[in-house]
Amino acid sequence: MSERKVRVRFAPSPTGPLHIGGVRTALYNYLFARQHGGELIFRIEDTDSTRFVPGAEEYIIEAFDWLGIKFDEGVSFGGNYGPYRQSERRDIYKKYVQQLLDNGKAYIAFDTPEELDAKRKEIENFQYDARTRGMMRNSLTMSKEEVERLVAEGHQYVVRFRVDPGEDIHIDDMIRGEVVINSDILDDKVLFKSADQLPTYHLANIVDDHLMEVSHVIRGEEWLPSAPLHVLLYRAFGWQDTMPRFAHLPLLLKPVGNGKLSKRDGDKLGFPVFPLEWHDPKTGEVSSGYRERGYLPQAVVNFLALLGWNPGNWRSSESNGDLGQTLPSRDAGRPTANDQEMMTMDEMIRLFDLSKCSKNGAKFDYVKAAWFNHQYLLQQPDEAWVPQFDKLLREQGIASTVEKEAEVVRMMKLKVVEYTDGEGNKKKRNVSFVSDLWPLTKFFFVAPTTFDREDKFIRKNWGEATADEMSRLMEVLRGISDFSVEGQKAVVDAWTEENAVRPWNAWRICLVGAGQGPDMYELAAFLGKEETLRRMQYAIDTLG
RNA sequence: GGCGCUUUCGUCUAGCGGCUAGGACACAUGCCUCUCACGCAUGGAACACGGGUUCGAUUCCCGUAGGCGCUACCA
Repeated sequence: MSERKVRVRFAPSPTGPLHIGGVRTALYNYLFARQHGGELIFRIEDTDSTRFVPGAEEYIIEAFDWLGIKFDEGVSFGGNYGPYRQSERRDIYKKYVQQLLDNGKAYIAFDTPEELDAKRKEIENFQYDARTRGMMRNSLTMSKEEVERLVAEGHQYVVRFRVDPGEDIHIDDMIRGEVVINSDILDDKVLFKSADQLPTYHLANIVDDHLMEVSHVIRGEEWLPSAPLHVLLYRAFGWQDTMPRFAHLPLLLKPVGNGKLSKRDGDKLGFPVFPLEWHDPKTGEVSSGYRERGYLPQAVVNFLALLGWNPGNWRSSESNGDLGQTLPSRDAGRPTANDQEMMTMDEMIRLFDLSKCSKNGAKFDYVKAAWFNHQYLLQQPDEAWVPQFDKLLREQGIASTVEKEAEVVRMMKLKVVEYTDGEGNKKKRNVSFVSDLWPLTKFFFVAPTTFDREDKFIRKNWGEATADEMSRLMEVLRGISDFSVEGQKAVVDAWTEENAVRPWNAWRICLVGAGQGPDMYELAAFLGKEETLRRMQYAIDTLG
């Protein structure tokens, strides 16, 4: 059985944008497939016609393209097991439903939604199962003739799976180990819906996974309770020998408070929960995406991979680009400090291990997501920041050159920016997005016009004699012909030493208007002699 | 309510019977320094609780409590 070719699938419903938890599930499937030289299938599970959202499918494909998660076959990727859209597989499902009907594993039920609602009100904890199906209107309680007549007359009906009670069903989960659930608690699930003449998830899922020769089902924990039903379904079809192995992933939880991660958390705390920006076609509502927020796809993938999985102690060896050995867990007794978190996709593929996935839900730590982006951003050459930075400047009505902008990036990318966290507190963090740069770099392009005399830095560094000292510095600067960093340094350093003055902070006030910014020589060189002197004169005139 | 899964620093986690319980994010302090920083160093911070099993439990088992999920003609 373990000889089987690895084939896994990611099978979303096109009911809206792809949730970030779904992205992680897909990522794990991808890593698993790649590691085993297997295939990853992209299947669209659109068996709920009422929830279909136009554009969702295209959105999902675009999102994975951006993230660098590649599918081997499926909707829009081709393959020999199609069609890969469940709505195009109606006839296939019908055939298999009939098979279950014929061998007595399923039955027809005429109970309408209204009748079922009434029953639920009438009987507390009503469940359609072996105990109650005898009192319902179905092919088990009615005569063959009556059933045939109702069907012939066009009465709507569903097909239900007949679950035999009193059996322990064992699931060998690759993450959780053995899980046992008794069939008593299972209900006779609807396999085929009357409303849209489509199968439910459970039936379509099993049929497709079997037909597509799926070897491993890696999915979210919300499916664990229905896993025994799926096992029963495989048996009912006689497919137990090729039944895929299951792995149920823990869920992504809210950063604060209780519950699973939802769209609202992102809105509230100011982080995206979708890979790409999404425009809801019905409500017109816009949900922010990681891409538009300024995240690098590698950072998103790296961060997500580690939410629920950890390779333990390992280290990538820089020298040859190969992975270092994962240390044997014997070493764990004396823990080593080489558990690296920055990983390339190839490294993740090498290291990924379902048995090392955690079993409990992970709170979504968006602050750490920003840290990962900071790390990956710093790995980029300065020029790679420019297109976004340039766009940012244009939005502020500033036109600059690529060279100048790269220069500013070089000087400012290691700074820290202020932001407001979800609780409204002012915090500081590393430059984690290109957009963080604007508030830090405004003075490169716009001269200060006002000075806050109450500002601590200005109060401390602008005194009685400062204007005079700045005037003298202006004289010194005027005499410099080479206004580069080196050129200034040679002259000004000598002057400060001779006169025992430390003019930098006041000078900074002139050029920046506050106690921030890069090295003063660098700033002055960037602005040029003329602008530097102009700003100094303005500050002297204004501050006195 | 029923059923299932789960429980190590604030957060993500390492640990798979014997450790000063390790790392990362976040936080605090110090060094560096022309500012804010980066960087570096240091620090505070955890085995939910109660029973077992064992010479010995964070680790294995059983309870309790908390968290999460499922309980649709949705996936």
